[in-house]
Amino acid sequence: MVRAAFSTINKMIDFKQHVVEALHKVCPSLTLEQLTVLVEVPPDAKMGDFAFPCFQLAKAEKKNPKQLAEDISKAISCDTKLVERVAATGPYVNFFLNRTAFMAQILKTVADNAGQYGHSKLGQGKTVIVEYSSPNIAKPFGVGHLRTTVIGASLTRIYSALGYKVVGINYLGDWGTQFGKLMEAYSRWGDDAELAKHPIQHLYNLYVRFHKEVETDPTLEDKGRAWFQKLESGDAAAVSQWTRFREESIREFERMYAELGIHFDVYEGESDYPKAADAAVSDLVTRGVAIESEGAIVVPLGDDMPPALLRKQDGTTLYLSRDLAAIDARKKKYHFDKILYVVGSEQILHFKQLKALLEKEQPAWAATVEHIPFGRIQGISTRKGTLVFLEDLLSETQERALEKIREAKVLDVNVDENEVARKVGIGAIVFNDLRTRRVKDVEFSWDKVLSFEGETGPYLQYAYARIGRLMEKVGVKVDSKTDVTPLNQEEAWAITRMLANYPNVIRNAAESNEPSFISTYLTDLASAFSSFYQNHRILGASPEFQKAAMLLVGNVRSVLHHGLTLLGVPPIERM
RNA sequence: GUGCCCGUAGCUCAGCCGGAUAGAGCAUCGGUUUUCUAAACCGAGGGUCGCAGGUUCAAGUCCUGCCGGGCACGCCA
Repeated sequence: MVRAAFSTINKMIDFKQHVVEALHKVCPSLTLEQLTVLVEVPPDAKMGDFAFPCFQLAKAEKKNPKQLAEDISKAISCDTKLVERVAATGPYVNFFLNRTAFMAQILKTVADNAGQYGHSKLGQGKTVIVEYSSPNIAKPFGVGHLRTTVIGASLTRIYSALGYKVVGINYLGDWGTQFGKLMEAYSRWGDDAELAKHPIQHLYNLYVRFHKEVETDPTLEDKGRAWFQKLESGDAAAVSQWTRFREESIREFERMYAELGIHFDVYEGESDYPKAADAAVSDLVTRGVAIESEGAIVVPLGDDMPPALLRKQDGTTLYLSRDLAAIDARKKKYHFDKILYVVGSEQILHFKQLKALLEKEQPAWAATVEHIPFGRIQGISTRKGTLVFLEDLLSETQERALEKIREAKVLDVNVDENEVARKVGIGAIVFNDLRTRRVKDVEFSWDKVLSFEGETGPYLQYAYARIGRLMEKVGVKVDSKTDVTPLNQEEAWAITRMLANYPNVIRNAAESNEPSFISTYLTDLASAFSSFYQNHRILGASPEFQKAAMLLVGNVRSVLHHGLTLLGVPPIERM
């Protein structure tokens, strides 16, 4: 598929297409497809809106690229209603669009799409499963879990915007040896009253203590494993304790998700699959795919990767075997076209093995499985007890936001300052996790999350709120048929180019599973707006300019709203 | 040891399919408010794009090697 520099929404005149066709007439040796790939957007709007680099053609025709660019620019003929002028700059042929025409079209399109601009039917009829968040029960919700939660939630919204049917699954880590360990710890140092009062905190303390004590008493490990074996074989006491741990934990998680505005379509848990996993492993054994090795059951996966361990010596299942069973059940239930696992990069091998197993058994599915890894948060650790809790993050950022609100004194009495502070805090935290490309490790820094200036969530929220107030004060309704000729400022042109590109940004974000593409884009857009706003006063200007400006900034506002929503940063009307 | 990922300004990062002078934010310094919210805007300084080769008309971007950091490598998830 050819990637257009400017979007090609239905019924829109495609300016790039016109440039390509005009070039084709002058350079018939290149096909339309080749030209579409070659034509690019110059780094600076001053150089033009499209450019054709002449290097390749010059080489093929054994000509000087500069001369060739010169010749082409003289020979070419464009419709001046679309392309105002063509000029050679060195080895490039630069095209300058008829700004008024382009602007009129883009601004109208955005306005007429009423908050749906950027949506598409790309994924129509397709189902994508996004497995994300998936916290371990009995562990507090820390900044580490926040990343998968925030990235995954954003991906579900991005895919929905592109017309996919999305199923967001929270696959709880509610099974495994860790629970045996927790039970062992509870039997030694647990306190019933304490568990009732502060369940998460108590379980967390037990977890930390277990890992500390195991260093001096390694037999604890085996005792933990024994507990898990009892749990997996259905021992009543073990099951009832596990149930209690699980329920208390889920309650806490749900509070967090509500706070972040995140909703899951489905809650599953590893505990749903041990039986199915066991059956699947047995099946692989009878069919000779899996073999016994050192008392465990494994599947050799060739020289590229270590064998997949599917059943332990003590007969219990593993994460990998349960994942295998889970994907099977999901395929049958949802008939997905794609499944995304938003899980940290430390599990790359795990998912490589999962895919390799599927390739042996269900090669058609294997291609639909995609691990979406992300970098680690450095400087915090559950085991060492240096975890930063999401609760603390929220309260710190919100307190900071409240201070700022009181300093500025711009809110009137009808606006709830606590509500604004709450949204600013969430915006700061969420955006902080979606700012950079997923794969990068991030060093946790209080300074960074508590900063509301520059490339931050609150910066975007601020721009959004300001546009809203501006529009209220100007009091001119947005009309998509407004004459845009008064918008002859360089800043207005920069904004228009960005608005035109928004649908591509969403598509690219989905293609790469990178919400950060949207973060970067929104920061640029907000910055372009701020620049326009600061340099061109609207209130008190001519009615013609006011009308045109409302169309422009109204569009910025709706795209900001749309993009912020995709990220999970709450838009704020006044702040 | 083997495999995967990262390495761009003092710090945090952007840079799409290789293309025209490598861009932001923070921090530093200087400026902007009787007029649309200063959580903002404008300007200045600051870079051998980890190092060395290679491919190419053209390399931060592709390939190889090395260095530095992170992660993973059978009974955790």
